[in-house]
Amino acid sequence: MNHWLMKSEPGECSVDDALAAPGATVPWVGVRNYQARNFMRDAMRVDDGVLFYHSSCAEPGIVGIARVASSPYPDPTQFDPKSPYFDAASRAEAPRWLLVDVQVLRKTRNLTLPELRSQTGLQDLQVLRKGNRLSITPVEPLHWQWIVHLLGDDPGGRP
DNA sequence: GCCAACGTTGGC
DNA sequence: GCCAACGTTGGC
Repeated sequence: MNHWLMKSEPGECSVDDALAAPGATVPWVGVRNYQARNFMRDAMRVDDGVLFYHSSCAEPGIVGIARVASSPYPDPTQFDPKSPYFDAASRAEAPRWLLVDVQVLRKTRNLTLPELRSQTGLQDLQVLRKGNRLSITPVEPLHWQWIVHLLGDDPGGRP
């Protein structure tokens, strides 16, 4: 099983928004970066672990544990002219952008960026690297364990 | 709002 | 294929 960190802007889809969705599951729409797309298209498997991360907000950090809940399929927003994610160059018979569904398993406290950076065991976590802008990054098993352990003692917002 | 870092575009 | 210009991301 692989593990991932996936960024979402809480103004777009917060962990609470995801929890409120049917089955606590949301389609990960709007990824328009090839490297991130390739992770979803080629490397993710159902039941892979996901760290739900809030970005571009007052307190960026990990706010939930989730799982990959579907195989890859075309991102419908690429075909919607009214969507900010519309891609006029993408054809229905050869969709450019694929996504997976993500199911939140539990909300956690906000494990903030400064706290993540303070951890000796997380020095090489990809999302902490300077200049990192990728919205989806792989998480090494040891990093995953470290983070889950950090979150383990802490009550989340909801089971 | 600033700005570093990175990705994409397009002329050549 | 190179690379300058431009656009975007995202923390601060």
